[in-house]
Amino acid sequence: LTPQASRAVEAFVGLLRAHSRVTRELNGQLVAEHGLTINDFEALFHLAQAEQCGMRRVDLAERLLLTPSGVTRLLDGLERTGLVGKGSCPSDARVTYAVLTEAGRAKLEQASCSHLAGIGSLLQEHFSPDELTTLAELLGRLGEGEAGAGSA
Amino acid sequence: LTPQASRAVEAFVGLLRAHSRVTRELNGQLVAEHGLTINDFEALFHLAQAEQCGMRRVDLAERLLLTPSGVTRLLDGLERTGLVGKGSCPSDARVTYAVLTEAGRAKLEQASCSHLAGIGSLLQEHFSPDELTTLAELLGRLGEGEAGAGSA
DNA sequence: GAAGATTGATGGTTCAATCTTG
DNA sequence: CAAGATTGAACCATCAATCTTC
Repeated sequence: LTPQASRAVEAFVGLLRAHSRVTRELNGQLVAEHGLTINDFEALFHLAQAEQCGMRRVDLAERLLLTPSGVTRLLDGLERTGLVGKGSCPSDARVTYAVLTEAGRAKLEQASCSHLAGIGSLLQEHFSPDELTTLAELLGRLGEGEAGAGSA
Repeated sequence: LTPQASRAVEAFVGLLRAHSRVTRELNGQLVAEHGLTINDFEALFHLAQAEQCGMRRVDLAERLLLTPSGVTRLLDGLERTGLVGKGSCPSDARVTYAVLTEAGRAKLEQASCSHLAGIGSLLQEHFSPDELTTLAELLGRLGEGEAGAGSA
């Protein structure tokens, strides 16, 4: 077992633990304060950034690293609570758009503040600004490529 | 939104994507080649490192970042396939030990090689040795603390 | 036939409740 | 009553199959 391989394993184990810790913490906050999971939040966020606040479900799947069926089920929940609505595409009857409702936009704005604060405090508690930049850069490199859920 | 906060969000999103990409890839390899999930492998690994190759289930839960019931269910599977057995504690009848069987040890050795290679190639493809060291250190810091599943 | 979307069945994990033992 | 372990219900995600439309 070479030193390099050993470093790789350390990084891998660290990734597992860090992910578990961070997502547990932030998801807990988000659920407790706003009744949203991380994925719920990210879905609202991406929809808000889209033109007309609408996206094809298959594009949303890519952003969220979910399979198409995962998106259908996630949106089922958000539709049931009135945060997202359906729209149809005039030029292609196969696609269903997911569109942010007014309630959804309000919920997003309301949750954004505390969620961003939660992310910030969790990370800034451990890292200096420079370290944070380095970490973001390295993780970004690792996550790129064919990261999609349906890529296999 | 301060630049620091923005870096924190980048790091967070990077963590989510990197974790998804890495675990999908490695889990896929492990399942395809050896019929084990990452958690199966980690469980066998930790048991192999323990005295007598046995551990209390609650201790295993801590290592694996699972709840006690998660461990019970994970071990159910490993017991069904004969890789792990049960042992009792003479001094405390509440505890059940999980012990690695001979088959379990063999399976672990057989899977270790390709799994370590998979981890190595996936990470070394993206990072120089120095970067790998840095990444491992930063992630290690983020994952420490009360990372356990039952800590909430 | 391929693409977007959905559905049924399945696996893995958690939470809350329970059982047993200390 | 606390600790270890398990069980039932629920949740979230996946895969495979299906339906509709291009």
